[in-house]
Amino acid sequence: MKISSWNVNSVRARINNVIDYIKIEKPDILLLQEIKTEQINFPSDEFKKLGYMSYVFGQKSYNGVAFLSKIKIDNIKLDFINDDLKQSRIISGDIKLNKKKIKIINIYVPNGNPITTDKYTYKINWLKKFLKSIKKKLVDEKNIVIAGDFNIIPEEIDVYDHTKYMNDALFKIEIRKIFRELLNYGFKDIYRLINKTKQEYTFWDYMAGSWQKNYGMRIDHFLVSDNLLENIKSIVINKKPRSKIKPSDHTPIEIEFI
DNA sequence: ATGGCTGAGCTACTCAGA
Repeated sequence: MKISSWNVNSVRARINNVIDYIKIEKPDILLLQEIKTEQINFPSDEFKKLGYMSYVFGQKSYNGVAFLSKIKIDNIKLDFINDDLKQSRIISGDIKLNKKKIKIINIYVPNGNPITTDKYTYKINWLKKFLKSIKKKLVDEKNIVIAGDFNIIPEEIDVYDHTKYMNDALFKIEIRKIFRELLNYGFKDIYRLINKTKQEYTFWDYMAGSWQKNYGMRIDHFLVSDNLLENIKSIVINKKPRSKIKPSDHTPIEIEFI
């Protein structure tokens, strides 16, 4: 089973790119972030034509997450945390892989910049609430996949020039510590588990030729609970969609389960 | 090089993104 995660930076502006991607890569499930639209304007019909069901947690203009899936996703939840600002940032659901029931949690973590504003405290509080909910879930669910746009650069290797990001909400030590704490609950950052020293990115700014210069960062992740490690076949950052016309600033990350 | 690029929205500019 192939599961992809992609921050598309508006599903409607990106519709042709997303359709092309689905036709080529044929993921069983595609996790989308930053769809930037309400459910009523989500292009579900277009995806239905390709054989995908849409599960949408939308919001006008900003944020928004969704699953596109060839298989049925059960127990869809939009209230994984109680978000003070009522932003649409988490959608979760359950799938079956062989005989295992797996909970998939699709997240779009707040950016948090600039760090002197309430945007940063919102990010910190959001992450703390998220960790609390995950801890609670782990009491009776052992098979969990958390994927999406974390807006966290885990380590120095994960950004083109870490010295520029010391006081950035994506790389501040306080934020990275929360990421490590989440891993300590019993998850692995699968890309880094499999690629110990490889330097690849999932995001490149639109500005100042960042893509051409490979000034990127790895902020989109698949965290998989230790119980499921035996089921992982491969993980790939697929850079092709970032090179297309009218691209998202993020590129998909793809995991394959046995 | 605190510039520059992209999308959404009560179309002209502001906000948000990372």
